[in-house]
Amino acid sequence: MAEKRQIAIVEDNVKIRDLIQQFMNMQDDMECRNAFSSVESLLGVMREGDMPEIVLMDIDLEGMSGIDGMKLIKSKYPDVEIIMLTVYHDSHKIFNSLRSGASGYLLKHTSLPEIKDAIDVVLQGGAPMSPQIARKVITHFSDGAATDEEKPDSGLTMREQEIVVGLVDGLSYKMIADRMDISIDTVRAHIRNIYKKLHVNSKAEVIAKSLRGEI
Amino acid sequence: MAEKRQIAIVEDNVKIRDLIQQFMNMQDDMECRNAFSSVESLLGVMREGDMPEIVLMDIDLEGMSGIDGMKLIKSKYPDVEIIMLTVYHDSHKIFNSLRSGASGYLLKHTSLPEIKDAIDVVLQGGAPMSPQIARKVITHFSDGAATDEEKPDSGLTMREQEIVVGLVDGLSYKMIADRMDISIDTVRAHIRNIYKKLHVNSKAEVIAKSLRGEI
DNA sequence: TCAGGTGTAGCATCATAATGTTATTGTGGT
DNA sequence: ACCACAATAACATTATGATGCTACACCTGA
Repeated sequence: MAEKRQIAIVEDNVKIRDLIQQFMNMQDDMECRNAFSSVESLLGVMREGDMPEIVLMDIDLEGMSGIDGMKLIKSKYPDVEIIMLTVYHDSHKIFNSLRSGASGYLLKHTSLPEIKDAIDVVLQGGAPMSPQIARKVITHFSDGAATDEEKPDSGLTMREQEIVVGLVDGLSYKMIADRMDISIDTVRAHIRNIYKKLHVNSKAEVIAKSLRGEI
Repeated sequence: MAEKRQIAIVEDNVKIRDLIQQFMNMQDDMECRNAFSSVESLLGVMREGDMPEIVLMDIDLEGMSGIDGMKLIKSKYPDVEIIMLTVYHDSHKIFNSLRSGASGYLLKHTSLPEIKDAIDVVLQGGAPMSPQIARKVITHFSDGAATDEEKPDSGLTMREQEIVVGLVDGLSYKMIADRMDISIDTVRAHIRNIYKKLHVNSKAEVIAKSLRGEI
């Protein structure tokens, strides 16, 4: 028991953060020296040789989101285990987290002892998941098999899809117009329709959606 | 509590089967009238109006396998929840089960009370999973998207990478500035540097590069 | 035949992005 | 001590994008 497991917390609600930190420090096998309200702050103190083994990460943070933060931390320090802590049931957030390398995903109503259990589970090589989350994950699996290679099909027409390809290629309206041999105003018109159908309002979002396979 | 939840069991080890059945029948909110050693036997008694809500299904059965059995039951009665019960850690069996519609996946060392908990979880819309199983599922997810494992490392600094994350999220300069709590002109400055380093000259190209893993 | 979607196009206007220039501060390396 | 560079910030200008409104030709299904 010479070495306690180092836990870090990123949570912008001070009461919750302090509560978890105090609880951690009451355990004789783990210790939480680093508790911050932002990913940026945590990254500021993380360096080789003094690395938390596990980070409890809130998703809904001011500044960088917990998901983006996790991606950053995972890319710099792949061995750090990250458990997402959130109030959201939102599927997209869940899959985004898991796909990006989260080691577990707990809903916030989870009790302190359950959080400790979750940490133990991660340290033993398991992955803690609230049952509701697990359900969504499984449903996701089932859907994948039921439709067998799903095609989101946002209802874009041929022409609109060609425009999207142009956007993904990083082209300007003018360049797309030239490539498709239509006027720039027609490109605008198509893009307006695409935005409506996809419920977005910038090139950036269209490109992101497309490259994520959501179109 | 007029209606007890109907549980069915398919398990070819008589001792285990009887044990689980007796335990179920000791609960005051659930009842197990149907316990068989094969999927075929269970299907023989399943009919509209007298349907178990949940089936505990062993994977390693004589005759039809538990996985095939589950597929069959799910195709005939999609509303029946099936929890797989097995000694196998084998990834292939796990994913096959989940993909085919299993509601949960428990390892056999699970204690009787834990099995009851698992059933409760399913009835509440969750999905029970042994932590080891959850870990495999998550690893599967990560493998799917994080296939690269390569960091091209375009020489972007931490701060610049954060900016890129913002761009990928479809944010405007203003939104990035707010999120990072810096001025919009600083965002511009960073983006100028990013463009130079990546040899691009639009948000669109940065987003595309990033999502293609070229950063 | 008529309504509705698609593809085309123009005009106008405001918002945002891209780029040039300059400057201060702090930090790490030589 | 000095240099390079990261991070911050301001100001200015031009380019591009986002969006509202209008219009017309073409098809297709009700």
